[in-house]
This record gives sequence, C-alpha cells and structure tokens, in this order.
Amino acid sequence: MNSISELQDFIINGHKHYMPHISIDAAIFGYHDHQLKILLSGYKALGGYCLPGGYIKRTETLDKAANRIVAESTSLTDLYLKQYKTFGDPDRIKWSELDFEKFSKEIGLPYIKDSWLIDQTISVGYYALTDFSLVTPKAGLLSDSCDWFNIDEIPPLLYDHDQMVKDALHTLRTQLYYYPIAEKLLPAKFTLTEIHAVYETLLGKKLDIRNFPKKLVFLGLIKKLNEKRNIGPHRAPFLYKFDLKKYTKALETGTTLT
Amino acid sequence: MNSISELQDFIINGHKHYMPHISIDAAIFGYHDHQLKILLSGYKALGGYCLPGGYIKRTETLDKAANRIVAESTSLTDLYLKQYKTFGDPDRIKWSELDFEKFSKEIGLPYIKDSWLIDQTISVGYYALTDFSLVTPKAGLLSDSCDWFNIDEIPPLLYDHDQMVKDALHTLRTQLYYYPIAEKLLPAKFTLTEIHAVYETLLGKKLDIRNFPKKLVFLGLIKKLNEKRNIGPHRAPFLYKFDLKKYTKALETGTTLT
DNA sequence: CTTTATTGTGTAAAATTTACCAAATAGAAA
DNA sequence: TTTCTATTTGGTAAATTTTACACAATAAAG
Repeated sequence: MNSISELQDFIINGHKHYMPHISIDAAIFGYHDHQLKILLSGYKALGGYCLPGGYIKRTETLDKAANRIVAESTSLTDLYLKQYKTFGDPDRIKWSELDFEKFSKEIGLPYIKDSWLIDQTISVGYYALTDFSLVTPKAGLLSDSCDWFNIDEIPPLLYDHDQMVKDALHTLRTQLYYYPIAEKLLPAKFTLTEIHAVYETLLGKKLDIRNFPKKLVFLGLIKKLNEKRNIGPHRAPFLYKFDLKKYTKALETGTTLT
Repeated sequence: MNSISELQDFIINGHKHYMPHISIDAAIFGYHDHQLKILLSGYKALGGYCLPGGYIKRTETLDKAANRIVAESTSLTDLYLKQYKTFGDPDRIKWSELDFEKFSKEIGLPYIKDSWLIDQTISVGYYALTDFSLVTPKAGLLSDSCDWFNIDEIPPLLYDHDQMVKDALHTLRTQLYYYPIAEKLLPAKFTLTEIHAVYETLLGKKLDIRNFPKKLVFLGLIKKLNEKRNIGPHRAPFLYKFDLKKYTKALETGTTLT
C-alpha cells in the first residue's frame, strides 16, 4: 500500500481530479488448465474480496480509465477490454453494513465519513481477457491482495460484485461467437486440443473433438505451424496460431463456431 | 414547457434529488411501412435535435429512471428497454460550442453557468422498442418538439448522439437473434409479409419470402389466427401472433432466425 | 518391438438451408 | 360472369452443413 498522506489526499481531495458518483469495476479473465480464472482483490479492512476497480479521471475516456485500472492489478497495458454493463441500483452498496470506523482505524486515518467516496455510486462494468501465464497479480493502492480464482470457486463478493461476475460471464459466453475471445485467452501458439478445451470450458458443453478443430482449419481461422509440442509418451501435436485477419473478418460477417 | 420557476428550481437545486455527472439517453425505435423510425427531441434554444434523455433520481435504479424518461416522450410505460452502452468521453459534450447566454435568454433565466448541469457528464445509453402506432410523441420539460424520423433521414444530432444512434442500431441488429425484438416492434396481430419485412429492414438484406415465415411457423414461434386482413385486390393474408412462451424459450436456447 | 494414450484423417448419414415451381384467392376490370 | 393482376402459400428437390464415428498415425516407455 502507498503512503498514508497520499491516500489521505485521495480521500479528501480526489473529487478534484476524479468524477464523483461513478466508478469502473473490471472482471479480468484468464484461462489455464481447463479452468476459467478471474482476478480478485482482497480487502482486509472490509473483510472480503471484490473485482479490481477505481475511479475515472476528469480527463480520461472510460476505456482509458479501464485500461489504467486493469493495469494496476495485472501490470499489463492494452489488454482486450470490453464494456459490458453499467450498474446503478441505489442499493448496490449496503452503506449500513460497512464499518467505516474499523476501516479508518485500519488504514490509519481519523475520519473519512465526509469523503466524496462515501456517496451513491454507479459503476461501469468492463471485462478483460488475458493470457493467464503473462500476469503477475498485484495488490492496488487500497487492496491487500490480488489473486486468480477458478471461476467456480470464488467466495461471495462485496457489494454487487457477484452480480457483476455473473453478467460478465454471460456476456463473455454470448460474445464468444462474435469477438476474438478465445484468441485473447490463449498464448500465441497452441494445440488443437487446447483451443478445443477453451471452447468447451467457456460454453460448458462438449464439442466433438474432431469436428470442432476441423471447422476452424477449414475456415482458415487458424494456421498450422511447422512445430510440435512435446507432451510426453504420446503423439506430439502440431502447434497452431490464429490468422487474425481472417478470424476478425469471419466474425464480422457472422460466422459462428458451434 | 413547464413553469419557469419549476425549471429554475431544477437548474439550481436539481442535484439534491438527481445525481450529477450521470445522465440517461434513450434511442426509442418504432417500425412503420418498411421503415425503422426513431424518436428525436428538438431544442430550439440549442438549434438541433437529440435523443430524449434525463437525469437519475437518487432513489431510482437505472432501469426505473430510463422507464420514466422514455415515458416522458412516448406517454407509454413499461416499454421494452435495454441498456446497451455507457458513453464517457470527456469531449462528448463540446461546451465551447454551446451558447449559454442565448439558451438562458431563450428560456427566460438570467444565468445558468454555475448550474450542476454544466459539468462533465457520462451518459448511459438505452434503446427502447415500441409499436409505432401506439405512440403520440410529446415534447419534454426542456424540449420544444418530439417526432418520429426515418432512421436513414435523421439530421446531424447534438453532442455525441450520432454515435449513440449508430451504436444502438448495431446492438439492435446483433441482438435481433437473441431477444424478442421483432415482437416488440409489431402490433399484436400481423401478417407473414409484415414480419418478413421487419426482419429485412432491420438486417438490411433480402430474406427468402417463402422460407423465412415457413421456419417461424415450423418452429411454432408464431401462431396462425382465424382472421384475415383485407388488403384490397389481392388474396387476403392470414393474421398471426407470437407464441411468446415458445419464442422466448427458443431465443434462450439459441435458435437463430436467419 | 510391443504397448498405451493421444492426435488427426476420412467418410457416410442426418439434418438443415436454399431455390424456386405452381396453386390459391381477393377484388378490379372487361 | 369471366378474365386479369398481384399477392399469399403449399410443396419439393437440390445444395450445403452438421454430426457421428471408424481407424490410421505417432511419440515414448517398458
């Protein structure tokens, strides 16, 4: 965590640089070993986890702010980012359940109840996709930890962030056919079995192991490389990479990959 | 327009009841005679048109606020409403190009530059769908007119509302396969030719006049009624209505209507 | 050089989509 | 009354896509 004086200034004077009443929260997804993962920030003072988030500078576009916020917990810029929904229920934050006295004590501040932060806030939800292996999760200015969680093993989250994750996942699944989602979750080189597993995991259903990659290759969306991966005592599979030009074009013209 | 004192109070004290920095703008679509229509509000003082919009009460959810705002220009409640994107570019409103002196004079107020309204605002975009024939457009508190425009004949709009319309249309077109959009645009009873035309208009491409409705009937999404419509010197077509239960269920399980 | 587990090719059957012919029919015109 | 015109529909065959599944290929361990 950063210096106390810096934090104090943010709490007292932040509204001069950031817009009050509006925040951004990001569902950052990765994929590893047949599991969809999500990045969660832990807050000791609040006793729970939530999605990495932050406020919007008065000079920033929403996309730029989201990029900055995502970079804080992943150390990566220019991740694939997509705004999916804005959350604005006045009861989305249960103020009565938050213990400001404890929180103030915890971070070493005398009193924060008059801060611009303690007021009704709507939040713009973004989801981000990244190659799991490139990320080293990093705690933010206010959070104490940041870690990957399997999507089906996340603890109950603070505020309305359970709903945010649910909606982000739903968007991810429906947009799988229209945006280069699998491409963002996989490393640059992958085997047919790996991309097949990504689709099965995201869709939550079985896809014929032979027909599925056959279609991808037939459409020219992925290209076979002249390299193999060593997987121990079995036939070595070829590596493939996306033909991004054809892939995005196919997605634009409405090709579906069932 | 409402009384001057009421308006003055909104401009000076509105931030006590409404959240500053956040607004909602609605793209309200209707369909008539092979044309997709959109509702636009005219502002004499600003010299142009824009989407009907408004602010969010501190006690409202976003959806409820959108409902209220849409009702102001259509007189209809419970329209089909869907949030599609939030717009937050700090340059989305060109303050320097807006003539407040003229505007203040026009509405009979001495000075509004210090109002909570004159500050950076992000806007949550909603689109609404309605049976064209049920709406009588109505000017709002601040606007001077409200009328239907053919989607391909709208004038350049104020602020970033051209972009809003573009994005709303794009969302509408992609969601055509996943939400009961045609159902909301048509009257309760319609002919096969009419629903065929709605899809052709929205998709902007030809669909086989024979195969398209046949599929709808085969899937049981629409039901033939025991009524015909008189269309002059031609064979009278049967009227149909949606089987909403089957229709929404089919959409959920991913049936596409190409 | 046999065994084991996984990758990857080929092909036939099933299902769906596409193209389009021709009959039905309502009112207007002859 | 009969003919004509424009439109709605029923049907069906061809083309295409999807699905199912048999089996050959292959890497390395024993």
